[in-house]
Amino acid sequence: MTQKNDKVSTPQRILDSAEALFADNGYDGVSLRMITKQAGVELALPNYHFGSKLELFRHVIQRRSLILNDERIKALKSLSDTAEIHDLIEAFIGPFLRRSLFGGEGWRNYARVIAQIANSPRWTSEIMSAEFDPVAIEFVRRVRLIFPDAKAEDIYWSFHFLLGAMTMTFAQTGRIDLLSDNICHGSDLSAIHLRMVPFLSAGFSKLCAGSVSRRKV
Amino acid sequence: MTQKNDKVSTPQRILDSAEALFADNGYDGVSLRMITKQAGVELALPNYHFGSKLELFRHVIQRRSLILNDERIKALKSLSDTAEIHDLIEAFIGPFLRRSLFGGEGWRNYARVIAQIANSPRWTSEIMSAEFDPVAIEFVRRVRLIFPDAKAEDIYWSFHFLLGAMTMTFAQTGRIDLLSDNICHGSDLSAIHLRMVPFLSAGFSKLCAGSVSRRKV
DNA sequence: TGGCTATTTGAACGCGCGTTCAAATATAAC
DNA sequence: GTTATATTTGAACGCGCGTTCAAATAGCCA
Repeated sequence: MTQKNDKVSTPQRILDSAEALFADNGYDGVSLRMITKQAGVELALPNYHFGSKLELFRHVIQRRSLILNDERIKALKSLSDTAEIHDLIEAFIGPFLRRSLFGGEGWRNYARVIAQIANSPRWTSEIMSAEFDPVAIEFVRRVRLIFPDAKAEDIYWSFHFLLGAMTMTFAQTGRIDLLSDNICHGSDLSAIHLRMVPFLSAGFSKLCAGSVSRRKV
Repeated sequence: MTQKNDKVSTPQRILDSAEALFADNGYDGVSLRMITKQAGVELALPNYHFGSKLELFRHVIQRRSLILNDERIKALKSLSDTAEIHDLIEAFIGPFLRRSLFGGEGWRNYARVIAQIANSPRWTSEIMSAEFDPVAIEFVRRVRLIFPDAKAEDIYWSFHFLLGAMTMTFAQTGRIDLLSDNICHGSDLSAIHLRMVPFLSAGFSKLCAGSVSRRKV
């Protein structure tokens, strides 16, 4: 139960608590009673300020996705015409990574919520596509400029693999800590940054610059 | 509500319905009443046969992970000493992909359940690590033989990116269908197979054969 | 066939859920 | 300071949840 801090408005306190709890337990694993208890507010207030539990959830997502997508679009737009795939991936992943790294607990929780809904068919169209497809489309457009001969399918699938690697990494489940016997730490975002961009760049180059589609399975 | 088929035992009918519903809605999004209604059995039967909802969930996972891990271990063990990273990744991903492709609706639903729990901190240790770490450790050991000079961290992180790309792809959320305007289909597993192994192989080679750790960020 | 165990049935238990509402209180405008 | 509006309070609503249990039935071996 968080200390009540009057510097923060009631809607914000509700959003913060909801975000943290959704990150740990998913949408259906959290009740309004858990959220209001943690936020130190009355049970009726989420419905008063947001209308329903579902709309509260949407506000939790939108609050940061608006900021994030704005930064991504700006990073993509500011790339020069000679940008390579490495720069493109950096522009897409970088803002998310930096926010998770320096943006405090809220951004870290947000990333973990995104990881869960990105892998759940329930939220695909109404949240994931609605929030993130515009910037994804811009990203794909830029990839096409770098690999003009690439097939559209190869680009889309590469992007899909990027999404999977990115979201699971940001989910911070602690799996890699367990698996590696604490050699690696899911919270070490600079170690991630160091590796994720080169890994994915190599994959894109292989698929979009090569002739994978003509290979034999 | 599925047609009651007496060829299939009650526990199996419960497992099948539970699997399908968990795939769509996650653990907390499904009730025993939904499961028993779909299975065409009485409400009390899941508790009679499995003890509790949680143990039913664990049975849903274990039923197929035992088969899958057995196939993976066999595929890894049968690799020659001259196997390349491409073969190794194929041995790890192949069994899962083939089951999803030819194994019917049950295996497809299972993959979607795995994708959700793999990205949820709640199930990390008690299910994901418990079920899948042994084969992951064997995979990592084989990667080390191929890239003897690679740092352990680079191998573990590469594996983590592989996991993310694989699980989200198998989650079949329909996101790529929407994004690509139906150029790509999440259910087209042969298109996936064609691309995922080369993409990930390139990433592994870049990270584990190169000198990424000494790069500047 | 008779007796024993395994399974199924149908109902009930207490509990926590999302939501609603009238009353109380705080806030802001004049 | 009064009035109008915005917010908070505390309680209640019906409903669906996981689980339990005694009674009924089915299956099986002597």
